[in-house]
Amino acid sequence: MSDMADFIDTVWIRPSRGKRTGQPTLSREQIIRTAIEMLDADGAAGLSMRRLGSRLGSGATSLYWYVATKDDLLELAVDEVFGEVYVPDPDDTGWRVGASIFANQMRQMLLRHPWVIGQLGVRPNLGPNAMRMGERSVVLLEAGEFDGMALSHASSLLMSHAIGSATIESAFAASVKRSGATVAEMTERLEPYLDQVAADHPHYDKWRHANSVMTQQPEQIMADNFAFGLERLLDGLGAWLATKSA
Amino acid sequence: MSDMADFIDTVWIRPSRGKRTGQPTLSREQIIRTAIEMLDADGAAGLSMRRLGSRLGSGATSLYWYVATKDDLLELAVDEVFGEVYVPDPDDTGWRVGASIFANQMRQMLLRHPWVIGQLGVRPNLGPNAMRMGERSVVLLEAGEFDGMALSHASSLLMSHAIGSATIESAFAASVKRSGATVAEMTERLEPYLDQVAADHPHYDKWRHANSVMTQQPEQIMADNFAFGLERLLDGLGAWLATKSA
DNA sequence: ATCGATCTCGCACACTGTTCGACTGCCGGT
DNA sequence: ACCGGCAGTCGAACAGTGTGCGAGATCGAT
Repeated sequence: MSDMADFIDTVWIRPSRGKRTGQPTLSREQIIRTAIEMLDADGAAGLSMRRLGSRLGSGATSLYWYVATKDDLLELAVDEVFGEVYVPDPDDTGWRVGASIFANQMRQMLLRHPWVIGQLGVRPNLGPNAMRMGERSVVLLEAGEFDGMALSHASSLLMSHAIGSATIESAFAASVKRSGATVAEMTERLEPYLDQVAADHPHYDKWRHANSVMTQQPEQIMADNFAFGLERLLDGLGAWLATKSA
Repeated sequence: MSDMADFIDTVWIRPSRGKRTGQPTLSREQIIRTAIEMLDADGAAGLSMRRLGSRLGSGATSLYWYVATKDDLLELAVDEVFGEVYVPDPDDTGWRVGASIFANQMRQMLLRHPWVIGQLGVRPNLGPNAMRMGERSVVLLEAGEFDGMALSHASSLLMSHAIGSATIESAFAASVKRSGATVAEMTERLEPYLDQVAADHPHYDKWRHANSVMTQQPEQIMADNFAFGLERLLDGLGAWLATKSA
């Protein structure tokens, strides 16, 4: 078991030290919760052990009693927010509506906690909440008669769409937030640069036209973008099911 | 170095040490190139201005003449690798095959440079290569009769799939790389933990079964996973085009 | 010979994650 | 009542980070 820890470096297989009888002032849960608060507020760069410690009224190094490493803390935080993703029961919704709700839940979670996106590619997510989510998505798609490889491929496709879309959306949102300006101001300031780009790329006008509408309703347009892709993708999955059973 | 010049003052030393030929010893392009090399080798955490400087035979702060900030350097590096993405001309391939090639190119670029994934959500990509890629994908989809919002939605859908899939794949690849073991060894070491998880989640066996095959052919399975999703997605886009024109 | 512009870089600052050993207060056992 | 040990906290210290600043080097042009 401990050699396993040497091979796969992940929090979930290491024993937690936090359980005891008295009343310690800190707890792993509390640390994770406030870490998530700070990550939501300031992004991954805004979380330091010292800041987190003093936010909790403790010395920075006290945290290391509950958490082996900052990386572990991040892994724990990621799994914690995976717990926010609700995956419906196919008996309630059918596979297609359920899959749509699942993908939307995942997207919304990622937009609530944009720092998660930067963590997803770093290591596999084997935490209990991520596992639960994976299983429930499998249950969902089994109801749609997916099986074998297609089952895991379809599940992966839904997550990929949520992750990819949220990544793109979050890139835009982050630049708006960092600029400190409103969306309108930012796109306006970007205008001259885009003019210059458009001069070199004649076909770019169409894409730009679509984007310029974003000045007024960015959230709506991004939601539409996600929904459009999701519908095409579910159509494709449905069509595949149809030809398979034929 | 300069004390050596003081001691042995010969013509033979001076020109060799004096890199001065009217050209500066550093250049933005060179900095970006070696930064990408280091990022590919050690990931985002492995790049520091000091290490990059000494790799280039320069002081760390010399880099700041060419690059305002480390963040800027990362932005430049990201756009540089966007230049590796080849987007076909629809006259050569038709929109569907072209879109498939585009998505595959994007995926392969992201797998070659996994650190890019962690950068994508941080800020929008407005560099020249990213712009060129965006325009060429628009040209591609216009050939398929996409227009207006659907045009940008479809383009975004292709990129989302590549980004999302590459994120998931890269998570797995990163853990293999960090463990230092082979894929077989790693999945084997993971087995007991997954057994424990499967006990709590009855439906998980199916997903696990699919993953266990990964022990032998992980690259192939991940490629299949991407290709399956891409085909479903293109089917969905094709179907949408059909109903639109009807 | 002198002046700017271009370029390089050592030093310093504030900050990071993490280790180590010292410290407290509480527990059960004697 | 004592005491050993343990759960928990923390200050100091180390090696490393990004970057501002200003001093210097080297150049072509005057």
